[in-house]
Amino acid sequence: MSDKRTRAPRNTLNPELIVTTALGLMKTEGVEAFSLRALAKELGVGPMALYTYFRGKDELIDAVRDHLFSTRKLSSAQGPWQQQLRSVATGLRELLLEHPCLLRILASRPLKGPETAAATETVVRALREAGFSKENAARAHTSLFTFVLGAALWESQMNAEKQDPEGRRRLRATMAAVSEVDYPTVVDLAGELAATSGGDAQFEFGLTALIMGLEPFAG
Amino acid sequence: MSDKRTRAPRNTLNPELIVTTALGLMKTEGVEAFSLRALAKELGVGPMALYTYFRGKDELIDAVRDHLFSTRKLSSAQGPWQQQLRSVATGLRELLLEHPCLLRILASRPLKGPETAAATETVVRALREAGFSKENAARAHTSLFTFVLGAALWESQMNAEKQDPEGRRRLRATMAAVSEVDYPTVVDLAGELAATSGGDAQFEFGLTALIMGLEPFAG
DNA sequence: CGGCGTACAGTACACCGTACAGTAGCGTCG
DNA sequence: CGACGCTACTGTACGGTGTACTGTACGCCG
Repeated sequence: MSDKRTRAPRNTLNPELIVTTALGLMKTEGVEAFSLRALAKELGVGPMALYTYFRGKDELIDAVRDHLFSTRKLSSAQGPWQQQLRSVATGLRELLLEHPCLLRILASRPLKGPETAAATETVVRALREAGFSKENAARAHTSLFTFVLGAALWESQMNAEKQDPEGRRRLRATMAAVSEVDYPTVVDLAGELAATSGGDAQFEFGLTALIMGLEPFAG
Repeated sequence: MSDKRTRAPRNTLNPELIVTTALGLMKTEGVEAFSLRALAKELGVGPMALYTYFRGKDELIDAVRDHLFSTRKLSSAQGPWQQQLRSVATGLRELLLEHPCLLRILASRPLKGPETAAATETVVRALREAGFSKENAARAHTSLFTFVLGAALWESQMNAEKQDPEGRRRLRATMAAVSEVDYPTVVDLAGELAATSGGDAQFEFGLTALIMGLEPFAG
């Protein structure tokens, strides 16, 4: 098109389109590589056009986070309280692993909005109905949430590291660098430690332990 | 440091000085604000001077991480295995909370080096001596580590948010935005949830639960 | 004392987020 | 139907980033 006298029509941009495009870009390029300029180019507009809908990059990223939380219902749980906790925790982990960028977002900024209120409600209500005191219910909820966050964060990083050959080489080098004299048990368990750095079974193990440890607090 | 005057550096620049200065800058300005140019200015040199000691920013940050891990001994634990796990976990949490930048570093890149081998050795040996199978010992270790990571990450973010008045306002606004009709339990526990978002007691609660949940796996 | 390797300085480039000012398409109204 | 104003967009610019490449002078060794 040699003549580009017309600029982009006025209607082509809206918050939802921006957010979903941003999300796509984050998935393909990685969160750290994501930039407003790249997003604008992808949308066929100038970088400043985005400022009509978001005050800046931070607000856009918050919107992406909220969007991701809104895509999955984490609160449909039933059965005994242990099973409800499992269900919510598993759902949250799946969401986080499916969208590593969400993990990075959560790790870099506090969770401001009430996006997770539904999940929190499910967990906390189950705990209260199981006889947990108010305080213990709150503590148990926070423990569960932070456990899932940490586990997913670690798992995601390990997955990323295992993907490219360079990362695999580095992992192997790390393992080889551990002195057998100083750390015999670590060396002995090297295989197990590497194997359990991620995966459903690892998560299930920790989740089960945590929930079992919560049981004495039920009334 | 009488290192035998082998070859005195041309000026007062060396890796250790760079790393500690970088760490100081991260603590005062925040990790995200940290830049090579600011570090160079602080050291009174040009930005490029740093490249004679580190290949780039990433390598420097890795060095900061390694330095931080080397400053604290996490492995001096004794007593029953539960207590040893508590000791290592508590030490790690303290280290992470004392240096929020370390938390951000861990959250943004995989743990490559064997810096934590000593802590891992302590945990894994205690578990093995308690009768854990190889696989379960590895799983328990990973669960413990990721729990501490997630808890410290969350706690650190909440602390940061609570520090400036703007953050406190946002937290209160978030709580107020939760619908009492949809999420009655959350609203009922609002005070407890806010109070338990961090602090030693919250961490102890989760840690105790996790370790108790691990006990059935002891032989 | 002369030469040389290297620890620094300087410049430059591509990219970033975003402040500010200008312009043109669209809805609205006379 | 024509004109106007709002506002969604564009363009330009500024100060910042990491870092590649090139230049320079210091301090050690022969």
